[in-house]
Amino acid sequence: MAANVEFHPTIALLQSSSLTSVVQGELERMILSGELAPGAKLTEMTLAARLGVSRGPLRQAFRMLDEAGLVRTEKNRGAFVRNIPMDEAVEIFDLRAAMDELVGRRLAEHITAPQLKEVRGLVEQMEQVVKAKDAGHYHLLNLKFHDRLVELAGNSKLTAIYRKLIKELSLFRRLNLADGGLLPISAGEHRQIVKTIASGDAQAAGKAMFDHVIESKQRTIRNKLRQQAQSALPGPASQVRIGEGTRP
Amino acid sequence: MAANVEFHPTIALLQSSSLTSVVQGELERMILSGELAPGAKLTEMTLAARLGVSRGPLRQAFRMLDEAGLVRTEKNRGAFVRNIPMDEAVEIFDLRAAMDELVGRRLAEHITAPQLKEVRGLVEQMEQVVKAKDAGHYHLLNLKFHDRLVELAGNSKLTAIYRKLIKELSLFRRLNLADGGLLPISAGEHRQIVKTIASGDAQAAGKAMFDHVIESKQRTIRNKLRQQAQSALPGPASQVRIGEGTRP
DNA sequence: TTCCTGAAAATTGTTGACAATCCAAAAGCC
DNA sequence: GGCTTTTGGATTGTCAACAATTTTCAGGAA
Repeated sequence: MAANVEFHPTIALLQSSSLTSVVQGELERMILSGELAPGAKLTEMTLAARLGVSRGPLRQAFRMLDEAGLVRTEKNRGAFVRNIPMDEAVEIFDLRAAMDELVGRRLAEHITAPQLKEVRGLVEQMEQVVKAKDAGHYHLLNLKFHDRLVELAGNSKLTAIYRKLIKELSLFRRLNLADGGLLPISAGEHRQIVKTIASGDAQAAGKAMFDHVIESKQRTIRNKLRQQAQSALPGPASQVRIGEGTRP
Repeated sequence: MAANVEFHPTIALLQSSSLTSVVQGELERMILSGELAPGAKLTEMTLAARLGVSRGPLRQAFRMLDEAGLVRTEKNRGAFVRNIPMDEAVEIFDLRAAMDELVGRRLAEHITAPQLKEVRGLVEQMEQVVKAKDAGHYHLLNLKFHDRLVELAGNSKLTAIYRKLIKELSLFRRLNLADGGLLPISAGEHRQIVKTIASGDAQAAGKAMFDHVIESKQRTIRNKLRQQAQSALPGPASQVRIGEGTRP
């Protein structure tokens, strides 16, 4: 057997994934990091040169990202980083709420002691960060907390779709880092969620998670509206959004 | 403006969708209809010749279908119609249950009189078909009933993901047409669902839909297990599944 | 100036060709 | 005979060239 073959990471990578996969991952990273902003045009030649590949693999990656909801392709016009409108963000939040409700129920029924301990650790970390008023760090921990809960629910399909939705949401205009004043509220809800999960009451845990996501939705929407109003006042020239093609 | 241009269907189709989109749709149709069975290998040259296109668009379609979960691609080995294992089917059912629960709640709160009438019409159609013991027709109506309910819930993201899940589920071993004896039970649950929706009780409607999907899951699983046991007895040579590559 | 017209440039859609990899059957070895 | 090795064919991965479409921009008329 071939059991004594040494595994070098880069070699393993090149053997498992084709150029398309690498390009797909790299584009995804660039989009989620904001390096490629929503609405930006993805010109094939430019990106191909930048990534050092030909247009073939790039076009395949575009199609995958289109199906994943991160990119929008128009015939004969090319690919653009998708811009999630408010309506769709609301829909995603509502859907997430239902999924997280399922997560809460499942965890209340099946979570183990060490897992509970781990989750409590995350909550405590967040409470530390709240005291330091580090909104950026809080945002990362918040993502990790929810991602871990979903993962612990033990439904891999649910986890996969949940992560897709989170990625799409991150395109919703710079995922408004909630302003400092709201952090303690969010953190308190997290503690409450873990408490109900630990209690074993499936219905209560589900409701706690559902409500948390809905309130998170409302906080985000409010933030966004305020943000838009703010950027609409200063100059009267910013009424038309750039980077979005006009369609008849 | 170009408002006086006559719209010919095929012309409009060719203008809106590229070859990749057409190929993607055609492959999807072939897969969902069973013309391309789960586990079947999708050889590029063969399909390209059959569809009258070159390998480029085909490969892009493969990537889209991979991301959509209908196809699995392995580096240097090609693309295969995906074979949904039992575990994953269970996960999809559970996820669907949570989504349908949301649908039930929403409908109980927002459904209109004409929509309710339409849905009642579908239930009555199904009850007619149950009397005729036409399991195939019932299956189609069942799909339409649930699809319409999701659509009426008014969350387009939810609708899109729901439909993706249904497509994946249809790859789960010939979506066992429930045997005739179970049809009346399913139909009765449908009537109950519509009743709770009409009552306006969001919690009850959600629970009715959730429970219905869970029971549908259990019926499907039982059916599948019986089916497997049945096909395992006759000949001792059918223990290894064909069409699934062995992986180390 | 503003609007239309039309040709040039840039970009995307598609194809065919070449290189790399995998698979299966034949040959060689114990 | 049974097992490894080799070799030929088939298939996929990548690329570069050609065709079709869109976009841009200069020129001219109202």
